[in-house]
Amino acid sequence: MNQERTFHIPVPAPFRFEECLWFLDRNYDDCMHTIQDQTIVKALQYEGNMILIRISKAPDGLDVSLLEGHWAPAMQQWIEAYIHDWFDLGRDITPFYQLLQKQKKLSYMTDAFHGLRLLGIPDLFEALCWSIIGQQINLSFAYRLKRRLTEHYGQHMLHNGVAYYVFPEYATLAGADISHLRDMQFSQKKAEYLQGLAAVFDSGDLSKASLVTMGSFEAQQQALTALRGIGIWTANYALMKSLRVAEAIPYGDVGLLQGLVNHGLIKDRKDQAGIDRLFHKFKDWETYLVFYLWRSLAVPA
DNA sequence: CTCCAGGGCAAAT
DNA sequence: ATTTGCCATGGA
Repeated sequence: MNQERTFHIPVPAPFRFEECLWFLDRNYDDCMHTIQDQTIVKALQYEGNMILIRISKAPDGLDVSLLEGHWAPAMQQWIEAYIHDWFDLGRDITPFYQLLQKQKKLSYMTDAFHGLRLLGIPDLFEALCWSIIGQQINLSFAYRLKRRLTEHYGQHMLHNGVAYYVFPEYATLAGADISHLRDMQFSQKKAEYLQGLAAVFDSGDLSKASLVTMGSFEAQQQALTALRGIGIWTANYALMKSLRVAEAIPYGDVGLLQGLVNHGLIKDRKDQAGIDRLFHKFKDWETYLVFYLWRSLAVPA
């Protein structure tokens, strides 16, 4: 083992480590990170090599330690950029809180969920795969499917005898056997969607960079929904989590609808006009509202 | 047993 | 143009 390196990342207020930790540790068996003693342990790929980091709460920010992997001069900056993206640290969310304060039924959130950041999925391929996996099935089963996929096709590194994985690369999944995915209990359709998506990434026809270049939300959404297995919900979920497009509302999301009904914000799940009216008031902060409504589902009614 | 989960697609009205 | 059946599994 190499010498452990630690560095500090400052965070902008409002930020609360425990609220972010809630999202990352919701009783689901997520194989993309582990929570140990109120710290986050996650494997990453830096220039093709596996590294393992630990993120913990520190005064005025976060402390990040390199647990495994060879330290490189530019690595700290790279990790810092990754965490900035993941935790959405480059954003001033006080305008969102001002909008929440204007809504009688939502104003409690600025205290109750104070400092919660929209936790993202920086890698677009992973975000899309995850949103396809999560279609229509309960989350615990979805996490189980993701774990099987990752533990078979993803790279890992050992730390104290425990394996830590990164999500499979598209080049690997492009060559995956449909029948093998079926054995992992993916439906025939989802197996085809995942492999097809991996092939599109592998061909170079789609990348996060190319999508960013498109600029307009409509063009990005159109490019994604043109692919098999990606509808409005999946496209917007990925744009929300990876490209952080504020207006990429995952329409039809059952959790979102439940949150809206719970707060008495819409008459019923088909009240599209009510949904549009509410989100219009949260211009530029639509997906933050979605995320906070998801957060509210974990609070006993 | 039935219903439905962080939907999407294709076939049938 | 809009609705319906289907997928896969498991928890409620």
